[in-house]
Amino acid sequence: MAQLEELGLLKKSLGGETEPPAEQFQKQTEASFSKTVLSRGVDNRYLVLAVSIVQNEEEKHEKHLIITASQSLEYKELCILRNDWCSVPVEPGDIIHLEGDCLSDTWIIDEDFGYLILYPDMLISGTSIASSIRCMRRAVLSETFRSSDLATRQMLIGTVLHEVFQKAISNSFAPEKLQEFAFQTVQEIRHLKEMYRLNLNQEEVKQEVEEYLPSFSKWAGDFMHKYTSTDLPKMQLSLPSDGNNNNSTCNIEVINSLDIEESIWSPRFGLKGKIDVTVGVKIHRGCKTKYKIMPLELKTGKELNSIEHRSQLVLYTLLSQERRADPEAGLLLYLKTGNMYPVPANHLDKRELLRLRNQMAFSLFHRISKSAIEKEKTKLAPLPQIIEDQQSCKYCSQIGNCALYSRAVEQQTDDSSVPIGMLPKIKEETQHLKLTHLEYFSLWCLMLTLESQSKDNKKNHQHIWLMPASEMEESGTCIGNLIRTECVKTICDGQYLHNFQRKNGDIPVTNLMAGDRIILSGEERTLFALSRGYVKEINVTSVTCLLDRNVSVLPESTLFRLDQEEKTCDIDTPLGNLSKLMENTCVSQKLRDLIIDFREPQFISYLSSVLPYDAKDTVACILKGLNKPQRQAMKKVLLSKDYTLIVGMPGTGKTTTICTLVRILYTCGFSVLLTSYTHSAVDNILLKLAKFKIGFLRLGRSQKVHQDIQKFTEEEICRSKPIKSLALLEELYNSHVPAPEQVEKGGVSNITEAKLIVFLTSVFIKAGCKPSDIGIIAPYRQQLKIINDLLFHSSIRMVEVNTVDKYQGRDKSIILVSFVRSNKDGPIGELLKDWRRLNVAITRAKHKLILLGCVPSLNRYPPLGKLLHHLNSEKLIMDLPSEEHESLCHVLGDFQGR
DNA sequence: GCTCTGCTAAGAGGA
Repeated sequence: MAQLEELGLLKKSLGGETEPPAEQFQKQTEASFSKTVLSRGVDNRYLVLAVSIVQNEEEKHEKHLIITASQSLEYKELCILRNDWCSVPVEPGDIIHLEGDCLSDTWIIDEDFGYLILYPDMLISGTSIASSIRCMRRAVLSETFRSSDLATRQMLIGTVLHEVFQKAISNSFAPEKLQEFAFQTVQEIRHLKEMYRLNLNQEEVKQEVEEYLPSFSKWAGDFMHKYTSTDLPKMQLSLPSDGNNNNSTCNIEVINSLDIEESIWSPRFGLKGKIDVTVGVKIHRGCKTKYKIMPLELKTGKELNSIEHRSQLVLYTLLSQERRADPEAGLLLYLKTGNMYPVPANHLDKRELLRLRNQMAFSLFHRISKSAIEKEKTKLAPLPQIIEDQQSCKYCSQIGNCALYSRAVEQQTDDSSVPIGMLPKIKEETQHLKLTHLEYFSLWCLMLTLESQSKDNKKNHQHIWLMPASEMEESGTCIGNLIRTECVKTICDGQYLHNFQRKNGDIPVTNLMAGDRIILSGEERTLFALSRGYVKEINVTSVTCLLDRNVSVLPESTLFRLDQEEKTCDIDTPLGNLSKLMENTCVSQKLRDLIIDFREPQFISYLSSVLPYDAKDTVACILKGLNKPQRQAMKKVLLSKDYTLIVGMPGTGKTTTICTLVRILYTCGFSVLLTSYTHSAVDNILLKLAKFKIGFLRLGRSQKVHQDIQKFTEEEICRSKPIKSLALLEELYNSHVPAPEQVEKGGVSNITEAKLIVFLTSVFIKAGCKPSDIGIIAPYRQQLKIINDLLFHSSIRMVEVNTVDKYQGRDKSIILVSFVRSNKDGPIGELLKDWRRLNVAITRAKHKLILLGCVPSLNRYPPLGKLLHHLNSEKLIMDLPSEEHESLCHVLGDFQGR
C-alpha cells in the first residue's frame, strides 16, 4: 500500500492533475457500462482510478494503474504494465479485466505473463480481430458499415461447402452421402436467394461444390478412423504444455465432431465467435497419446496458411476456454486440397492478438471525440490511421467508406494525417461528391453514432454474465432455473422447438410474451448465449421456444435461463444507406440530388402516358373507393418521376392509399416490391391487400365518419380528416367500481378492467359478432398478457389483442380499448400523454368503439381530458353500475389472472 | 418509465 501512496505523490509531483473524486469515476463508468459489477477472482472486473507513466530501475517505461474491484472504491490495487503493454490506451474510468497473478495487491502484466482486457464486456468477433492485423481502420469500418460487404460468388460457394462438410463430419464422408449433402444444401432457400442475387444458377453452384468433394474424402481418409496411429500423416506441433520437449513430430487423429457452429461468448477475453467444427482429437507422440478438444476451422479458398487464418484459430482457443480445458492448439483445414495445418496457440500470439483487440475496442468505444474545451461542438472521433499499402487498399471493400470518412470527417477537423501516397486515392474515391454531400455524411454519421450510444441503446447483453438469473427475474425480463422437457422438434435447418419447465414449481411472473426475442444460456458461466430465438408460447407451467440450435446435445440436467433480447437501435441499416447514398453510381447521384441538394421532385403531365389503355376502367373502379384527398394523392403518385411524400395523421388513410397504389400497379402488370423501415407497416399493407381476391374488388363500403369523433380529432388533435367511421361510441366509466391498477416489474395492468373487457367481448360474440371482427387495444403489454390469459380461459379465440402502437394502419369492426391507468394521485406515466397514441387508439374502429377506463385518472392526461370533456358534453359517457362488476366476476369465475 | 422501431449473427473469400 505504501507503494500506492508513493505513486499518488509521484503523479502529483509530475504535474499531473490531482485525482478526481471517486464519485466522478463511478458516474463515468455507469455511463459507459451501466450494469458492470466490479469483482475479483477469475471473472474479475476492475475500475481504473488512475494511470501514470513511471520509469523503472532499468530506465524503461512502465504504465501504472491504480485499480479497484470494490464497489465502494476503497480497496485499491496496483497494476503494472510492462514492455508493449505500456501502449494499451487505458484511461481512468475504464473497466478492465486482468489475467495473471496478483501478489500483495499488485498485478504485473509483462511480455511473458498476464493479459489486460480493455472493456471486457464489449465482445469482438474473432474474424474482426484477425482482419485488423492488416488494417485496423478497415476492421473498424467493417464493424460500422456492415452492409458494405456484400457476399460474392466465392463466399456463397464457401458457405455451402462449410455446410456440406459439417453435415458430413457428423454423418458420413461416403461419396454418395457427400453428393446427397451437396444436393440438399444447394437447394436451401437462403442459398437460392443469394444465387439469384449473384445471377448464378443452381447447377453451376452444385458443380463447383462437387469439385471439392474428393478432397473431403481424402481428408477423412487421412485423419479419421485409423487402426494404428502410424497410418496418420506426420505433423509438426508442440503444445505449450509440452515444455521444452524437442520432439514436435506427432500424428493427429480426429476422433469425432462434438459440435457444429458452436457459438461462444467470452466476457473473460472480450471475444465472441462461431467455431466451424469442435473436434475430439488424439495427438500421438512416440508412445504417448494426448486427448484434446480443439477448434477446427475450414477454409475453401486458397491454401494460404496466412497469419489471418492462423490467428483466427489462436483466438478460438481462447474462446474454447469458456467451455472446456485449454485446447492449446487448433486445426486449419483447406478444403480445396484436404490439407490440414495444426496451429499452436502460444503466449506471444495470444498477447499480440489481445492487444489488437484492445485497440479495436478502444476505437469502437470512443466513436465520439472528447473535447478538451467544454463548449466545443460534439464531433466524430478520427478512425485508426490510414495505412499506406496500395496492394491491400486496391481490393478493400471498405475503400469508399475509408476515403469518405477521411474527407468528410477527419480532414475537416485536421484530426488526422493521411499518408501522402494515399491522398490521390482518397481524392479519386470522393471526387464525385460535393461539399454539401460530405457535410451531410458527416452530420448523419454523427447523429446516428450518438443515437446508438445513447443510454438505453447499449447493444450489450452483459447482464447475462454479470447478473444471476434470480436477480434478473426481478425485472421481469429473465426466467432462470429451467430444465428442458419433451423432445426437441426440428422444424427445419436452424429452427428447433424446445420446451422448458421450471425445475421447481411454476414459471415466475414475467414480462416475457409470445413473440419476444430471447437468448438461451446455461445457468453455469460456461454456457453463455447457447442459442437465440423467440418465445412461441408461455404459460404458468412451461415456456416453448423456437431456437436456432438444438441444445439437446447438452446433459439433461443442464439448468437454463432465458433472457429477453434487449431492444437495440439498429443504426446498421441507416449507416449502410448513408454509405450507399455516397456511392459513385447514377442511382446514388440522383438520390443525392433529391435528398441532399433538395432538387424539386418532378411529375409528368398526363396519366394516360403511364397507364396502359386497357387498364383504364379497372383503375377508375379502384379509385372510386377512395375519398377526394386520397384520390389526389394517388394521382400525384402515379405522375411522379422522383418521389411523392404522403403525409397524414394516424387514421387518415395512408395505408389504404398505398394499398390502392399497389393494386393499381398490379392491375397494370407491374410487379411490386414493398419495402419499409418497419415490418409492421408492410404487414398491415399485406393484410389489407389480402382482403381483395385476383380482379375481384370489393370496395365502396361507404365509410361514414362518426361526427363526434371527427369533430373532436379535427378541432383538438390534428385538424385533419380521419376517414374511419364510428357508428357508436360508448364510454364505460368505472369509478363506482374498484378497479385499481397494478404496477409491477416494469409493467402496468388492471385486472378488473381486463375482466370487463373479456366479459364485453364474450357478450359481443354471443350476440353474433365474429371474433375476428373484434379487436382489443391496451397501451400496456402487461395488460395484453392478462387479457390474453383471460380470453384463453374463457375459450375465446381469434380475437386480436394488441398494443395501441401495433394497431397503427389497422382497423376492426369493433374495438375495445382498455386504458388501464387507475390511481388517485400516484404517477401516471408518459405513455398516454402522447396525443398521437390516443388518436390511433380511437380511430381504429369501423362500427363500434368502446373505451374503458377510470375517468378521474384519465382526466389527468391533457389530451384524454379534452376527449372526456367532449364525450361528457355529448352524453356519451356511461357509468358502470357496481352490480355489473359483481356479476362479471361471477361470470368469469374465480380466475385471478397472473 | 415501461410503448415501439431493428429481426439474426460471425464469417463466407480475395490478395
